[in-house]
Amino acid sequence: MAGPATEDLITEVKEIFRNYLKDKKHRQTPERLMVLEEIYRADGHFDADDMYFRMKNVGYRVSRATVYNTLDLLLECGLVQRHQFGKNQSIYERAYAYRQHDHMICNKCGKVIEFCDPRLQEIKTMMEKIHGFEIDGHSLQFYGICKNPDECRQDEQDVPAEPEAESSKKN
Amino acid sequence: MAGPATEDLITEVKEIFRNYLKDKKHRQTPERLMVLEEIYRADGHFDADDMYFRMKNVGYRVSRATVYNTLDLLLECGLVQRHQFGKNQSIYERAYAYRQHDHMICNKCGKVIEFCDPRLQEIKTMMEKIHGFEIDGHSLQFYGICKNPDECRQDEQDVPAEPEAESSKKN
DNA sequence: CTGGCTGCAAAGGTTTTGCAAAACA
DNA sequence: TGTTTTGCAAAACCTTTGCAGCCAG
Repeated sequence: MAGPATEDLITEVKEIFRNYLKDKKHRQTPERLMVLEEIYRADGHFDADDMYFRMKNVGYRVSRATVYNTLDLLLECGLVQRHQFGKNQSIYERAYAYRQHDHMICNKCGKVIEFCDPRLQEIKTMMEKIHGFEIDGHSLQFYGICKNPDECRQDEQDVPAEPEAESSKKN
Repeated sequence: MAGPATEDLITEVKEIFRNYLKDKKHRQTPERLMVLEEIYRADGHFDADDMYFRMKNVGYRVSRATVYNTLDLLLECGLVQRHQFGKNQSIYERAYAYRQHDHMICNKCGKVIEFCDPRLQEIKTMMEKIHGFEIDGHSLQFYGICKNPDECRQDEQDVPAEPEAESSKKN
């Protein structure tokens, strides 16, 4: 992680988003800008429902529909990236002014480590050439067991240690 | 793709599955073996519902629950692999006697190309070392536009050309 | 026999959709 | 003012679960 964004960065991404909306003739609603702001203010990985409740906790009343709508727009303009970490659920994270990276996920505790390797870019370039494909994105995850000796390396204890902590979600 | 499996291969994977079931003290039911057979007989990528209807078309009455159950077992013993191609749905394919590969997916027509590059293994090994992670699997997809000039390269036609053909699914 | 497995249907969790009201341009 | 966007709730979609009956071991 890189920690929450600075006020400057937040101003910057909002500006980018506004330009994008104007360009695509989409409306510039407070809900859309608030979702973007909250993403960059908080940092880290989140799912759509996380964002829904985060907005509520910040005192902002939005619907899930708007959250999904906005996330789609942010994906389209490249301010947000979408991942799937093995579950049938989309995970998002901010993408602007943040180094390109991939993810390594612990199957026991759910911890996510970010990494980057230039060789992936080489693979991508070669595959584009070989197959005449025009690649505009990728998704790479490694799955395994992290080095946490207490929870994850207790060799075949039967306790599966449910990944991820619960947040205070309610409808 | 490699085409459907030979009878010999089907016999072989069934034997592997039987041994696995015996070893894990799971029962060797006709449903489980039929699902495995159908996977190797047909080849290609499929989702759980595809398999449910394929079984029905072959005249075999199974439930979705059994399909999911069996796919989990086949994943555990390595005869099947699971992927997610950008949608919130699991896609499966056979994994035995089939080269290790990753996928390149066309965002327009949904076509899936398989590829393999040894550099990925190098990345994996390095990340294991650097982060003390014990990696036991990965997932790599490239997304983009394939070279199909009719459907996919008609530069910004508005027709999004719904990926994937529909099969005759009903309950 | 007997506990694991099955089919069926209902429940669960995530995402999408329909619609009237609100609000951007 | 005209449409897009919104909130809400219902629907859709994929997957899991509960349960009575079945069957492999």
